[in-house]
Amino acid sequence: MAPKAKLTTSDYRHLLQVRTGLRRFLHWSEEQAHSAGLTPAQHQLLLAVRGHPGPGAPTVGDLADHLLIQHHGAVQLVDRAAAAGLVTRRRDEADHRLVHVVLTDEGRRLLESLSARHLDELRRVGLSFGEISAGIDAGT
Amino acid sequence: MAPKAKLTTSDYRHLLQVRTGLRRFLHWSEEQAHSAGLTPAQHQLLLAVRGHPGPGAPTVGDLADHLLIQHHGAVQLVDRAAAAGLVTRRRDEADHRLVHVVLTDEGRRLLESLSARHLDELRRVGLSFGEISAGIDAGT
DNA sequence: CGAGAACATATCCCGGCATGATATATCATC
DNA sequence: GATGATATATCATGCCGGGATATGTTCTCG
Repeated sequence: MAPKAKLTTSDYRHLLQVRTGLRRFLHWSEEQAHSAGLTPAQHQLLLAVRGHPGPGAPTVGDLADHLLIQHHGAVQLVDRAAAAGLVTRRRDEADHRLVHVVLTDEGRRLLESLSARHLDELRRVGLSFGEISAGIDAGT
Repeated sequence: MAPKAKLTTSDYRHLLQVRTGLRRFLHWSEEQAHSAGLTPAQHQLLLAVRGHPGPGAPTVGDLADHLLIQHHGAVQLVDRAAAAGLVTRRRDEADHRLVHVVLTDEGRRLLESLSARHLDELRRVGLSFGEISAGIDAGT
């Protein structure tokens, strides 16, 4: 895959514009999280717990996979979220190695408020995110 | 703006899917940066420098504005990038408060390589990012 | 011209987040 | 019941941003 042609200034401007768009959305989202009293990573954790497909609550490992971080990163994230009263741990009864993560009432309440705002915002910006995730999905 | 209706599980799944798409792209991008020997933030800094509109090189403040971080965050980012030999500082001759940030040859080379890969990847995933940035732009 | 406000950058300290390396506990298999 | 795989946890480290603050430069106004 040799470099096709020299990149032009307009190529760089285009890339920068893409990043600026993403950055603005993510920055807005981070502000929303902070103004709700939690960190952006905690917000993502709550969403990953609540949106987890399948019957039971996700395990720490499930969350690490979904958030694309290492197991021990997820452990610490759950630590901080638990300390903040957003989630609680629950040992699996069948397999004592597993730890399920469940939302507290507080966590559920804050996530609902944040999620409502995010759905509005996504509608507002036109919501072509779905296509993106589909496209990236397909390539994985 | 009262909360319209109770959020359904499918709402949360949708939000999670959006985030997963974004996360995958950003994660892929971070891996590219690391495999090029620089940090994701440094990559963004280089792009912001190279893609900066207008005649002259951007100042530290310009970069902070563009990257949506505080001035002193940008200072440290430039510090680390300069230590890594990616950029150099240049005092403005007219206004001695200003410091312009310019790419080194090494910085230019690495950015070109990364940018080529990113343009390919954006084409591959369908590139509806433009609409997003436009949409978010409009609302600002 | 000189004092003070406004501005741009820089420094110090700290917390959040993620990693690598490692440890501990629990299951699965033979 | 020993061995290896699995899941979670702990420790030390580094990047990245923020708050508070400092220093130097330019602007403004009397």
